[in-house]
Amino acid sequence: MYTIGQVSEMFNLPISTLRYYDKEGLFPSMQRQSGIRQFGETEVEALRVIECLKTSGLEIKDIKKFMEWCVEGPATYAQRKELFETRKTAVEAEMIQLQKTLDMLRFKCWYYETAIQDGNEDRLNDLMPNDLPADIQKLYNNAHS
Amino acid sequence: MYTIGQVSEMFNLPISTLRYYDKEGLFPSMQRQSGIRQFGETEVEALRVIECLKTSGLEIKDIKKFMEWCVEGPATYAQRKELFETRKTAVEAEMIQLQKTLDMLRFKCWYYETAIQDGNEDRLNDLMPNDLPADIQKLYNNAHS
DNA sequence: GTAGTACCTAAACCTGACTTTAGGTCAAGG
DNA sequence: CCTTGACCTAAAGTCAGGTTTAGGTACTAC
Repeated sequence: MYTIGQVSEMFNLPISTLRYYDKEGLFPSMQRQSGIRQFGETEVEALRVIECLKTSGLEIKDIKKFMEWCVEGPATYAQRKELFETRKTAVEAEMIQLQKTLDMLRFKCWYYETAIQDGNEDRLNDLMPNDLPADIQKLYNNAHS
Repeated sequence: MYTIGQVSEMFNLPISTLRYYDKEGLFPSMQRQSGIRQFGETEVEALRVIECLKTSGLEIKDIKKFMEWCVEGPATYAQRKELFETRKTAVEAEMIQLQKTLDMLRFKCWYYETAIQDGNEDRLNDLMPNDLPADIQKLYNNAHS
């Protein structure tokens, strides 16, 4: 069993955030000892899942729903699996988006490196996409697809 | 030259958002024709960059700074390149984070699939990490690293 | 016995990124 | 002529996800 202060250190999260999560219902089965929160293995695992679902783009109120399903037992296994499948799809889509963004950023890095060397953008402005070096052209195409 | 309505359709962004971006200074050299905004090639390219920088996690006020640098000319090439380099690093870090998240999600999918088959989590609870199937163990380790 | 530390609550506040509202201009069509 | 549609502004409202504030409890150390 951990205190809120210990969990705050373990997860590098402000205490206020942990209390906020609790208030929002993210730890539906957390116990108290004369008013003081007791974080057990259940809550620590819950926090790992919270961080995962948050990173996946899920909102707090939907994370709360998931935590409630966990309390409801085996009847909700299918819904819980569905949720993770949906999140998986969302994250896969976001990674594709980020890959495009990354290629755009790499293209811009090359662009400004060239502009610095030239001292201006004149040559760059005259360049057609297929005048670009092969590797840079790939970044450009990927970023604009 | 495009009207705000045309750009809204092109980028699939609400007109209100485009006006908001303008108000925030994201199109520092946009022209007006008797009060009406005129989006030229500069503004369209600006919007592509805005979407890229926003996806990379940059705030509106910092995108504004970048747009101002663009107006200042060659003197700011180095700063602009620096900005894209920094964004590149940030996105690369985020992709690593998302890869971990994805492995956690895949692990949870496997977990609940197994729970559905078993009808309970008893067997899963007794499993030590290295009792897991090799591929699942990899997901688990990656997600918890 | 009182100062410090770790915990608690309710409620107000904050930030970023928009969106909505209320009111106005202007050109074209019936 | 008057209504419809596309544009305009300033200002207020919204929403998520916290954070801060103000005030209180309870144990420990000096």
